[in-house]
Amino acid sequence: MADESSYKTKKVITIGIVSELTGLSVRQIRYYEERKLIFPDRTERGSRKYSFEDVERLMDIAAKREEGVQTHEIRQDYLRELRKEEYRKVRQTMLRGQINAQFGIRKEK
Amino acid sequence: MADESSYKTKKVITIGIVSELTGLSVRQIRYYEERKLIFPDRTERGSRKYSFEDVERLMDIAAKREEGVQTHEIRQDYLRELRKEEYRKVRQTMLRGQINAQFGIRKEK
DNA sequence: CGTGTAAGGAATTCTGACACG
DNA sequence: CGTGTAAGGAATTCTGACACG
Repeated sequence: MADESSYKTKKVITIGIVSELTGLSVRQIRYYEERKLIFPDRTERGSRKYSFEDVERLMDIAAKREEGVQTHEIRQDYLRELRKEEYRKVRQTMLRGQINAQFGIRKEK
Repeated sequence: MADESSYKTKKVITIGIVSELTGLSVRQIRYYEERKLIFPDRTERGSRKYSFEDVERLMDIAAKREEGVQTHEIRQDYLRELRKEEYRKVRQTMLRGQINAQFGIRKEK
């Protein structure tokens, strides 16, 4: 479990390359950050750094924008998704707890 | 089989960030390219772009350099590894062919 | 051989702002 | 609201070269 698993989430891509990758203008990418749709890291001197995951999210945003969805709605939908995801996880964890209670607890590796 | 699988090999990281990631100086990274140890892509206007795989390779190179191994030897060893890998693949392919010949050919999905 | 550095230029990135709508 | 653009400055990157060793 080194950094092998984090190619997708490690923030190492500069905004210019993200622009090429997504087809969005640098201005647009910065604006979506201002609207809290995307959260890049920063280098020591303040340049933005994105992950592949961010790039995918931006492509998602671009698709929704083309459908005319406003940034405000995109953010709302995103937050709902996150909450749903969170709920799913909690439910799974609780379910697992019940199973353990019924059939005895086995350590998970 | 979209670009999902290529986070590791897609060349999107600029030399400055590679420098931070590897601890090597920009000068060293460029030099290793000159010595044919590493092969970055270029942006339209000529800036180098590296993949996570390249970053790992550079960390490997750095380790060998610290042991005093010369760039020339590192390249030689690398070529040998590639050849060995190539041989392994060919051998596997041939073995599979024999099995198919004996037990009938099943399509692989 | 491997790496640092100064040199000059080109391209990048940053922020805050004005423009249009 | 979403995006373009000009502005000014700072940091990045590039190449070829000299230095040291």
